[in-house]
Amino acid sequence: MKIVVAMSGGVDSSVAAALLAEQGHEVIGVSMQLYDQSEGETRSGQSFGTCCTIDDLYDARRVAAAIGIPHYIVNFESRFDEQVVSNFINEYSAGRTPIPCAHCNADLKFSTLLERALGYGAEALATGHYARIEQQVDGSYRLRRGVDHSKDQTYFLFSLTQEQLSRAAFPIGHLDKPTVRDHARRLNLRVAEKKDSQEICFVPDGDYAAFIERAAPELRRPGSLIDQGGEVVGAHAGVHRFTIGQRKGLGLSSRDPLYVLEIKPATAQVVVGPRDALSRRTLSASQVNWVSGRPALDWQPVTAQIRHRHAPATARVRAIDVTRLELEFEEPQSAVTPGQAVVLYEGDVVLGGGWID
RNA sequence: UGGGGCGUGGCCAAGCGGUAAGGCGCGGGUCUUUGGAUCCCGUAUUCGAAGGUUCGAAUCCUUCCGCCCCAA
Repeated sequence: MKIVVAMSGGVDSSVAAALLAEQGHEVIGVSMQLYDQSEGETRSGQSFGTCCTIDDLYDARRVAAAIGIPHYIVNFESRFDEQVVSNFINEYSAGRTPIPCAHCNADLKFSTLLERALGYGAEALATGHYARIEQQVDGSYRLRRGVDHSKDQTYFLFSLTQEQLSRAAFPIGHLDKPTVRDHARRLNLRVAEKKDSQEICFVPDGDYAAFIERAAPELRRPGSLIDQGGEVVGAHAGVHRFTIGQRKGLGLSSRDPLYVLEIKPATAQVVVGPRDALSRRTLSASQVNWVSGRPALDWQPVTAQIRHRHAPATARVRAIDVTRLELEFEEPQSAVTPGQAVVLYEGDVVLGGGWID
């Protein structure tokens, strides 16, 4: 079939494209240009970001050429800015901690890019995610963790709907990372040894606070660090520099390490305290997506993750209404963070998830 | 200037004659398609200053400097 592959220039999506081509599909490689490259070019030789830098687009192009498929670059700069970057900044300014990757998947790849792919006459959009889609006997789709649990990326895909899943494909979801690299070597792909990507792709040097301050100078609002009793114990340069559970960067010394417990954007206060004060047994989430389309039963047992790479914790959920849920962990979890996602699983099947309030 | 206490790395703090623990912070690394955490490594040739005693002192003595508390 005719299928579009989102190529980031990394190993995973390159192998995804190559495997589909090998299987005889009519494959079209597409790369998204997400932000202005000029800034990156000036930083001589420094390779930053995980995808979509000039170098990555070039890698994608070369890989496409090597496996003999057409390759297009789509300019999604403004779209990316509206859907991902602005959300990123708004969340931080509200004292929350965003997940740009999840928004990028939901609001860009599997929306705008998917539409574009269909426009090309393709039946589906494939990506290099470590995740699996399975069609059930009744025709519905299930989203499952990638076989390689250590690389599983379903946490970032919890908001996919039946409609989106019906048009998505994850060609490497049934492989583990070493095998993917083996394929890359076998196919002589130039990116075979390219290192795994991480960090926020649009933040050049990993200094996301500086990025935010550049984009929104007004967020540079000094404030106080206070303890649980309300006593001022220090000062900070802006609430966007903090996230719940953060330890480094407080600049405070005490007998035991201090962690960020709460962020109060209205008063620019950041509450700090001991690690054990981070434990929470319950949470609620909004903008919930139930992959199957059907909300959980009342207090349905699940395992839940409150961050990528968080060991799934057993819990019970119940839908409060169509878009919200509440959840209770069997054991208290540390640093439940507003803005992060809670993703619910039954085994390795994604039931759904939402954004933590 | 009567009495008492104290000055050890950015902060806190062991050590009390044998050649500078530890914690916090900070820096680096690991991990990771978010942020954060965890884990690992690093972080005082020097102990307020100057002399002296000693084979040897941050540890003993002297003086000076600077803090703090009580009494006035």
